[in-house]
Amino acid sequence: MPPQTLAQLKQQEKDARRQLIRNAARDLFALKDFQAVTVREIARRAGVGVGTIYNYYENLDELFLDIFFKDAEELVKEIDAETAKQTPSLPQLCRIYVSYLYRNMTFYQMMGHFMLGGEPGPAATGRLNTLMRDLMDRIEGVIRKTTPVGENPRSYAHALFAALNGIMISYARYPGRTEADIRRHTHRLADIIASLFAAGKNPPADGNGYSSR
Amino acid sequence: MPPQTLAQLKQQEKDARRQLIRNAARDLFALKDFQAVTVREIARRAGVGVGTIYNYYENLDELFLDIFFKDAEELVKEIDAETAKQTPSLPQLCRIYVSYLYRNMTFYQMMGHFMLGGEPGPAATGRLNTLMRDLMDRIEGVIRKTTPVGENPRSYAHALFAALNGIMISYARYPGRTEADIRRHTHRLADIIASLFAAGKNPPADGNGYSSR
Amino acid sequence: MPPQTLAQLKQQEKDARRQLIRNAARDLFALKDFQAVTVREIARRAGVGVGTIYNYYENLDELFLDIFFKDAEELVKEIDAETAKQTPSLPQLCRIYVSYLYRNMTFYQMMGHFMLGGEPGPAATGRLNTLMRDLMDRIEGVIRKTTPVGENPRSYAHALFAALNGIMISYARYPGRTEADIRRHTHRLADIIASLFAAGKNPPADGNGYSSR
Amino acid sequence: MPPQTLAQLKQQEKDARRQLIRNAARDLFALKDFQAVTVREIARRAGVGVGTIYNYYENLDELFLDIFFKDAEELVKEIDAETAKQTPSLPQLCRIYVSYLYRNMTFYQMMGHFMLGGEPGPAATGRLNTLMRDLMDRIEGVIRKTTPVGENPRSYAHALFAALNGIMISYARYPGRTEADIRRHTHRLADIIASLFAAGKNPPADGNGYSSR
DNA sequence: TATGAATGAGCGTTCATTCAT
DNA sequence: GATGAATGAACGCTCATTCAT
Repeated sequence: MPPQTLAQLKQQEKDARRQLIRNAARDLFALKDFQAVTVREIARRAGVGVGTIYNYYENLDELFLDIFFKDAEELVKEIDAETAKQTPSLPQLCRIYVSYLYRNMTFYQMMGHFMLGGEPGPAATGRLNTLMRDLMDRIEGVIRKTTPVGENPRSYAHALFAALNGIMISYARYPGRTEADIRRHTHRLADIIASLFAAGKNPPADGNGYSSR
Repeated sequence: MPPQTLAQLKQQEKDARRQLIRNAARDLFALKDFQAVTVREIARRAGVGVGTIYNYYENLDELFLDIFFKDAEELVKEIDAETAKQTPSLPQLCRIYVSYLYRNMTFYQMMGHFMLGGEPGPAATGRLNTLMRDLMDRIEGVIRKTTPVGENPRSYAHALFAALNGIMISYARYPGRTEADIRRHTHRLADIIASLFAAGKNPPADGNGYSSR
Repeated sequence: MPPQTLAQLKQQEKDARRQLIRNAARDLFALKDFQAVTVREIARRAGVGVGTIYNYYENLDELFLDIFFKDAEELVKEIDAETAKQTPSLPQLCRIYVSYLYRNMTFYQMMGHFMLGGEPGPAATGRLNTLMRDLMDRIEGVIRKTTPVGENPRSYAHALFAALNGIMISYARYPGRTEADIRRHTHRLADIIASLFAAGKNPPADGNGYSSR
Repeated sequence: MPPQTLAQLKQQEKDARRQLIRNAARDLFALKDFQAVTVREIARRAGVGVGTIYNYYENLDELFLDIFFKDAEELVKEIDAETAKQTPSLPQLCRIYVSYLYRNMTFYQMMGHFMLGGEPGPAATGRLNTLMRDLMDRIEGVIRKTTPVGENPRSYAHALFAALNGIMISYARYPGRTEADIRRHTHRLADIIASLFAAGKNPPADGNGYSSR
C-alpha cells in the first residue's frame, strides 16, 4: 500500500465525515426551522459527538454557510446543464430550480435568514452576491434567447427568480397537506409561472390598461 | 351607570391593551428577525409588564398568530376596496398586496415560520386555510374578470400570490442595499409579475412549446 | 402600612438576596480557586436558581468585582478605625489587614487574578487604582507617625502591603496543615513583619553592608 | 553497541522531549494566566502532538508540578551558590529570589494554585514540603550568620520568604504599568524588605510597644 | 388584573483526555 | 512511541414562562 494512498484515505474519511455532518444538518433543515436546529441534534443524527462538529466547522454559522454554498454550487451545475443546450427551455429551467428548492430547503431558508436581518458577515455577503449574479446571468441568458422580453431582461430574471422562490415559501410546507399534494401543487404553479414568463411581454393588444409604471 | 356599559368599558380597555401589545410586537418585527424578538422587549415597548402579556395571550405563539391574522384581516379589507370596483385592476391588486407586505413584515415572516415547520396547531391551521381561501377568492375574482385565463383560474391565483410573496422573501432586505433601492426594485418586480399575469395565457401562437403539464 | 414601607421592603429583600448571592460566592472562594467557582455552584449554595444570579449581576465578572470592592470598602473602614486613633499602631494595622485577608480570600485572589493577566476592564482598573491609593495613604500615614523611616515612606507602605499579602499567598492554605496551625503561623509571621517595619530603618550601625540601591 | 548505551540513548531522547514540552509550557505561562494555557497550545509550541504529552505526563497537573519542582531545583541551586559563600548576603539572597520569581512566573502561579485549593495530591505535597524545608534551611542559615535575630530564626525565614512572594503577587503585573516600571518597583521593594530583615530585631528601644505575641 | 423576580431547560461552545492507527 | 480526531461533560449565559404579591 503506497503511502500516498494512506493520506488519500485519511482525506477521504475526513471528507466523508464532513459530508455526514452536512447531510445530517440538511435533513434537519428539511424538518424544521433553520434556527431551531441545534448542534446536539445534528450531532445525534450524524452519529457523532458534539465536539466532532467543531473539528470540521468553526461554528454553526460556518456549517450553515457551507451547506448553503455547497448546495448552490450544485444548483448552478444543474442549471448550466440546461442553459448549455442549443435551445434551452425556460419552463425546464423553472422546473430544475423548483425541484432543487424542494430538495434543498437550506437554500430558501438561508435566503429568508439573510432577508430577515441575519447578517452573514461581509465574506458571506460577497459570496452571496456572486452567487446571485451567477444565477441571474444564467436566467437572463435563457430569457434573452427564448422570450420576446422588453427593455429590461435583467429585471425579468429577477422577477422570475423571486416568483419561483415564492412558490416554495408559500406552499412547500402548507400545513395539513400531504407531501404528494404539495409536490403536485408547487409543480403546477411553477409551470404557470414559467409559461407566463416564456410568453413574455407580448403586446397587451387587448388594452387591459397595464403600463409598466 | 348601567352594568352593560361597565362591561363594555372593561372590554374596550382590554382590547386597547391587546392592541398595545400587538403593535409593540409588530414594530419589533419590522426591526429584526421574528425569532430574535423577546417577550421582555415587547413588554418594554408596550409599556406593560411581562406577566401582562401572558394575561392576554397563552404564549408567544398565540401573540404571533393574533398579529398575523389581524393584519391579514386588514389586508383583506384593502383588497376588498379594490375588488369591489366595477373594473378592478390586477396590477393594482398586486401593488396593494406588495405594499402591504412591505409594511407588515409579520405577514411573510409568519408565512415563513409556518412553512418551516412551525406547526401552528389545528385551530390556527383552520384559520389559515380560511384566510387563504378568502384571499384566493378575491384574486381569482379579479383574474376572471380581467384576464383571458385558461382552464384553471384558481391555480393562477395561487401562482400570482406565490410570486408576489417571493418578491418580498427574495429582496425585501437584500444585504447591502438601501431601503430606497429595495423599494424601487420590489415595486418594479411586482409590476412585471402583474403585467405578465394580466396578459394571461394568450395563445402562445409563437409555439414555444410549453404545455401546462 | 404606608406605601413607602412597601417599596422599602422590596428594596430590602432585593438587597438581602444580592447579599445571599455574594456570600455564597465568597464562601466558595474560600474553598477553591476563584476561576473554578461556577455559576451553578454559587446558585446552589445561595439556594437560588441560576437565572436569578443574572437578575442581580450582568455576568460573573461583575459579581466578582462587586465582592472585591465591597470587601475592600469594609477593609478600609476597619483600617480607618485604627488610623483615626491618636497613636495608631503599625502592628495593629498589620493584624487588621491579615485578619481581613484571612476572612476574605476574594481580595488576594482578585489581586492574583489581576496580576496574572485577568484584565478587569478599564473601569475596574480605575477603581482598583483608587483603592490601592487609599490603602497606601493610610498605611503611609501610620508609618510616618510611628516609624523612623528614611527617604521614601510611600515605598515602605508598598513593601509592607506586599509583605502581608505574601503571608497569605504563601501560607493561607498550606497543604496538609490544619486551619488552626495556619492561623497561628500567619499571625506570627504578620507580627514579625510588623515589628521589622515598626523598627524602621534604624541606622544599621553594625555595618552589615546593605545599602538601599 | 552495548545495550546499556541504547537504553541510555532512549532515555536521553525521552528526557529531551520532556524538556521540550516543559519549556513550551513554561513559555506560555509567562505569556498568560496559568489556567488559560491549553494542552493544544503547549503541544503546538512544543512541536509535538497532543497525545504525546500524555505519554510523558499522566495529565496536565503532573506537567505543571514537574515544571514547578524542576524550576524550584534550579532556584535552590542559585541560592546555594550564594549561601556557600563565606559571607553570604541576605539582600543578595533576596535579589536572587525575586529575580528568579520574575523570570519564572510558574513558581508563584503554582504557589497561588496550591494555595487556592488546588490540592496537589499527597505525593506532591510531600515534595512541596521537602522543597520548602530546603529553601527555609538556606534562608535560615544566612539569617543566623548575618542577623541579630531573636528567639526564632525559622519564623524569620518564613516571614522573609512570604514577604518576597508578596512583592510578586502584588506588583508583578500591575495593570497599566510598563514592564520597566514594574521591574524597578519590585526591586526597590525587595531591597527595602531585605534591609529590614538584615537589620533584624534590634531592640526596639523606642518602646513602640510591639511584642511578638 | 398587573407585575417582574425567579426559574431551569436548553443553548453554542470549549477542551482535557482517550485510543485506534 | 507518536499522533490527532473523537468525545462529552461542563461552561457561562438566555429567555419563555410561572406565580406570589
